[in-house]
Amino acid sequence: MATIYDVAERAGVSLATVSRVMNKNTNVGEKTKQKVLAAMAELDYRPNTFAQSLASNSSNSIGVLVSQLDGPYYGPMMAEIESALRATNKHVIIAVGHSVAEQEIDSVEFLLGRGCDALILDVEAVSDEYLIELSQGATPIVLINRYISDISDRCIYLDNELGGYLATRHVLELGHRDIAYVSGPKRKHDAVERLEGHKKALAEFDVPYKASLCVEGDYKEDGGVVAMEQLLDSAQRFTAVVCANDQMVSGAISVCLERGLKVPGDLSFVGYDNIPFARYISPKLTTVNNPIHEMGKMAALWLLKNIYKNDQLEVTNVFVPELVVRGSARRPGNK
Amino acid sequence: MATIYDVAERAGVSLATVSRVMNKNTNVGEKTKQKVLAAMAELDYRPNTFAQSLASNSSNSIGVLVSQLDGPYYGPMMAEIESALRATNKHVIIAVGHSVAEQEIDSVEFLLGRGCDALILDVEAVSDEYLIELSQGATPIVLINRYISDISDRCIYLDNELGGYLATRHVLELGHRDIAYVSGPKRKHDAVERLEGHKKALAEFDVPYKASLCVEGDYKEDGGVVAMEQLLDSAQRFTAVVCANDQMVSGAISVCLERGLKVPGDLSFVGYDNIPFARYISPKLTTVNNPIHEMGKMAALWLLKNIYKNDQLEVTNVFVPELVVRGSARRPGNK
DNA sequence: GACTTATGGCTACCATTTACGACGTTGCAG
DNA sequence: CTGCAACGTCGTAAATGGTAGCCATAAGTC
Repeated sequence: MATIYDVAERAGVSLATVSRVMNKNTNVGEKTKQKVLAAMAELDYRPNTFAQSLASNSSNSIGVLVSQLDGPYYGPMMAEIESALRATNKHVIIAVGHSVAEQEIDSVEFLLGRGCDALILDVEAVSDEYLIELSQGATPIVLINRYISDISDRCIYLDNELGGYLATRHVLELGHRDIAYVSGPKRKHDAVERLEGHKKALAEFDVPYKASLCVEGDYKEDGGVVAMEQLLDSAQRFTAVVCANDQMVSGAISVCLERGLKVPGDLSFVGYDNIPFARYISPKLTTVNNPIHEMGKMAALWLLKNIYKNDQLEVTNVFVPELVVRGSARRPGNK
Repeated sequence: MATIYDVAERAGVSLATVSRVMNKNTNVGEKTKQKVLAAMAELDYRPNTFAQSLASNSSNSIGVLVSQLDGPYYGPMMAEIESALRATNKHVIIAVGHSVAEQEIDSVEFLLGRGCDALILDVEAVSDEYLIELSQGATPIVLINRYISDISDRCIYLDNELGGYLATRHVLELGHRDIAYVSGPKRKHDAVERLEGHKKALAEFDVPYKASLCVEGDYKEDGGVVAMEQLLDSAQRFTAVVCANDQMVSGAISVCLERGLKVPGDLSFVGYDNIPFARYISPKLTTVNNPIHEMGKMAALWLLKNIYKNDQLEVTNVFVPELVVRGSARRPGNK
């Protein structure tokens, strides 16, 4: 592999000049620049990234820590991050935290140890304090899906409470009054925020919140199954179910269909996230759109702007969810 | 940040000894070893990865190139790769090829330029020749989802033809004789292999293959929608539809339901891949299991074994698909 | 006393970046 | 017209933080 020395020799210049040609084009004469470029091409020279990183103390790599890689949620986000970053020749190192504090911290250390220039974090278990302290370290971080007021400018997040509100308001407006709610795990921030929105909507319509109609799921399909069985077996009256994400809705609906209940004839459903499958399951899901891929892209842009000093980039921190009305919810008693 | 020199000084030993402690534990006394370890802990010393990479010319990083990041398919694979590799302190750099030859090659170059120790590739557009040549380069590669006889030991793949065969045989055994097939894009290897299996099953049951009953989709939900509409509008008779993947099944079923057709009453469906959602959509999908996550894990193990010389690891190259019978296919005429 | 084991001390090497300084040219003021 | 400062252009050499190999030395073992 050709080194910068070879290029310098071939071009008849010093290695510093070659380096200058590669980096900032400042102060290098046009003629020599062409000579150097020609020499690089002839030798098929590629700078050694290791040496570059060592000397410049920057790796052009971004660590991305997500909670999980499978599931319909993080793929689109990762895809956006990758493409935005790659376009500027940065690369992405991934790690998974599994929503467990210890593993999240471990992953952060891992990424830091790898010399990432910055971190994009989607973490749930770790404390606000930890993140605040981390943000004061040498390596910049940006948070996806989480809002911490002390470092709000580094947070890219969705207004989850509004989303929860919109979902429940929709069924209220359709006329439902007995509404069950399948929450995400209460230890997750977005789960409690969505639930808050739900309560807010109920209050607005003067419908009392009943704890017995709210069951905690795990954000997975199985969680929806279990929650729905529990709800149905409790023999409580309800005509609509709002779920904190689409995966749980699909699990819940599958239980209903198995028991011969019609959806949305007997029971209306509203989901959350608008995952790709939401429009292909039957009935098509009425849900709240979660622009997770845009948030991923925005996180990448934030970095480009703040770390690599690429200005003229507009960054939005907070995203607003929107209701997507499809076929899984309708008026009560309308069979 | 503390350097190896600081550690040596603090521990009162030489730099060489520190290096010995970190790498191979050869010939270093227990007492001094403890001193060094203590000094490292006190100084919170972490070896500078850039310098390590430069000096050793190995980065402990693996490049993973997939076709896409969204969709239900690659997430589980990536998850397995990440966890297997991380357990041994390697890290994963991702890139996306989008099934376009130019982008795939570009991504390979990108990964190579990043100094990856090895590459895991899931590529579709690039030629066999390119991959064979690549495999002879300095950086080892392993292929997922593709079989090339010249480099078969570096291929981790599924017997797609068998899978296609199993899917179609299932509906044949149920009594169907008029069977439509929604293929994946013909430019993809697995798509043509699956179709081959389909034809083989037909032949075995003496059912002639009709090209008019076979339409090409794009492996996405929308492709299933379009294909199904085309099939239905063609006014041909068929009682079962075999789709080359689950995403297209879900699109196809949604069309049927919209048109008032009962599934599986009027039309039976069999899918392929057994994506997580397959069991939660209604009806639950009968499909062919594709152990993609195991294949990801196996690719990682292959690397550990072959690159990092971690022996005593068993590697399987070819995986066999299995039929998963659920509720989307039943006897014809059984309403 | 020969042999082994543990350790230190050097040095070469890896491929860059970057601070510093040298050199020649230019423009402007005296 | 000349002297000098400023500037653009380039080279030199010192970091950067490790790895790895060699040889010397010391201590312990049979």
